[in-house]
Amino acid sequence: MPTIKDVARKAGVSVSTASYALNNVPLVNPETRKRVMEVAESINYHPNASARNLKTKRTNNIGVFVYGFSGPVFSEILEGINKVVHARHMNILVSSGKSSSMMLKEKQVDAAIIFDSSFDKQVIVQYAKNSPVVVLDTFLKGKNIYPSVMDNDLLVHQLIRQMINQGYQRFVYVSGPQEAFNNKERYKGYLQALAEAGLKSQQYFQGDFTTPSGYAAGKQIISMKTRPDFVFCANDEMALGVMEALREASIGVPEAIGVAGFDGSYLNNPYIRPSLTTISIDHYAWGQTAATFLIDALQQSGEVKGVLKPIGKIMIKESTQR
Amino acid sequence: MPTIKDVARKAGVSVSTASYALNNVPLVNPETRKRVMEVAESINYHPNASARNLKTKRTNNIGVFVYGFSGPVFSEILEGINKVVHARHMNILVSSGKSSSMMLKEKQVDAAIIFDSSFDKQVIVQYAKNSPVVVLDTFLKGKNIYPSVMDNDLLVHQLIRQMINQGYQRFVYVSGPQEAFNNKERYKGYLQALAEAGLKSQQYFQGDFTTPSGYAAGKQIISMKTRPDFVFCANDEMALGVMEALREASIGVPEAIGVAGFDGSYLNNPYIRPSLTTISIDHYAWGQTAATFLIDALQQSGEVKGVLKPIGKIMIKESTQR
DNA sequence: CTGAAAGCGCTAACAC
DNA sequence: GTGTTAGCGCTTTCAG
Repeated sequence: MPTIKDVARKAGVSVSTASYALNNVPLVNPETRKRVMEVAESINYHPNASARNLKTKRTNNIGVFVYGFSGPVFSEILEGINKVVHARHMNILVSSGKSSSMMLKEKQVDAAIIFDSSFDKQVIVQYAKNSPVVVLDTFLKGKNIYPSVMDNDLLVHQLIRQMINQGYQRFVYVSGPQEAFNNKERYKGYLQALAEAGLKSQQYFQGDFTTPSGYAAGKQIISMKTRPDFVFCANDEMALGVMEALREASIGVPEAIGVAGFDGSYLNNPYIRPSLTTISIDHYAWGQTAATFLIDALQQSGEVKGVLKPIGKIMIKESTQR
Repeated sequence: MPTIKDVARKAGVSVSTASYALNNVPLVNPETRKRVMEVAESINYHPNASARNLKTKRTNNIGVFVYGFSGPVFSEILEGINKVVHARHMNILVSSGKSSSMMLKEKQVDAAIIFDSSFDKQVIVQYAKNSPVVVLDTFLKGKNIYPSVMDNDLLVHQLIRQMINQGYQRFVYVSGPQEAFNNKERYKGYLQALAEAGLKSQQYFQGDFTTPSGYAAGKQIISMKTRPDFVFCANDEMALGVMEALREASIGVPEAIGVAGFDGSYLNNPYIRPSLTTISIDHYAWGQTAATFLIDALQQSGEVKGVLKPIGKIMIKESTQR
């Protein structure tokens, strides 16, 4: 691997001049620069990132740490982040699991977006002492920490109230992972809306945000002595599972039971029938907002303006037509 | 940020001893090590990755470079890779777009898995002079380059032949991006199977592997003067779009038209009706295989055994019952 | 405009 | 077992 020394030698200049030329520092003579560039090109020179990062104390990398790589929500957010990060001439670096903590601690990234409620809070707080962090869908306080949280409870609250007004009365909840922040908030909104109407939740089914877990919940719902007339699912994937279980049992949706989800993942997917009532989040925009905010924070390294909250919109579809 | 010097000073030892202790080099006195570790812990010391990488010329990072972050195929492969990489105590680092090339050139990763047929081949070949690279679903020759390609053409060939035997006669093809390697191979297999049976492809519809593009193709198919009785789609997502378009026009699948896809992405998703005939690839296993192979190559830095080809399996489902 | 040289934080000979 | 030290490849003062 050629180093900057090789470039300097072959171009007949010192390393510092080579460095200036390579980095487009204006004070170098255009002819010299040209020569250096040509040599670099010819020997296929590329700066060593580790050396540069060590010296400059910056990596130009934005870390994105996620819980897993599956699901439409994750994909859309990531695409949004990716777009902005590239436009700002930085690199995106996605990781998952415990490598993520390592990368933060060892400073492989200049700033981070964390979308993983299981991520060690201590590590985040520590890292954020020196670098900005945007935390998606988790509340966390601290210097340089910017949580971006949607109104989970409020949105669910509104949806449920609307459903009550439509005449639904016997509600059950299909839950995401118990610890998940957004799941807890959604459950809270659900319970509160019912309470305000003098209703009680008939049952709580434990799921994990996947379609199969929704399907399993659906099976249980079918076997209930008194079936509910409305199933609220903490996300859309589980709602699909529930609907499938009901279909197999020939229980009509929405005639017999209304079903709703959260996220809006399938709004554009016409093959979902009946179309699913949901709370739609523009995840792509969310990713863009988060990344823009983060990079602004990094570059101004001071106060950042703008609100970071993703907007949710209730979308009433066929699955709750009553 | 504390450095190893700080640790050494506070522990009353030299930096080399501190380094040995922190890296579990056996020849250091257990008591000394303990003291060093405690100091490190107490001041929240973490080694600087850039410095370590610069010195050791290794990063412990496996790069995974993808075309985009969307879709089930991508997710599953990534989960498979992630599992193996973690088990082998390395870090996974996913990136997309032109950052990817940069990361390769600047040596931010020790080895790479590339799943992006638009990736600059030159860059790969250059990088692979010193580090192993596994290329998914693209043929590429060169030192240290290990392509992992499924039998796209053969599998499609078999499926189409089977469909011909079932009595289908008027075939159309819904294509992925024209340049995509796997798409081209699949088309080749499709054409050949038809040719061998003395049949001709009635039409070729340009798509891009997304459901909406399949839907658009479906609309066109409906308006054909002589409709096909079989639609082969280069992947499952497009097949869903086609089926939806047909459903909206009340054209029965499989009664009037058979539909098949590729990937097996929806085999476990019961809400797809009719269930889709497809060529199933175990992407999770594929990711695992690729990662295992790559890390072996990296560590033995020599010959690596084992076959790297993902296995495909034809799955006849409801969408082609004739 | 260009060069000499210090030093980022770490590892690994080598010497004791 | 532990300490001294060179040096990884680069940027950036500081001199000239």
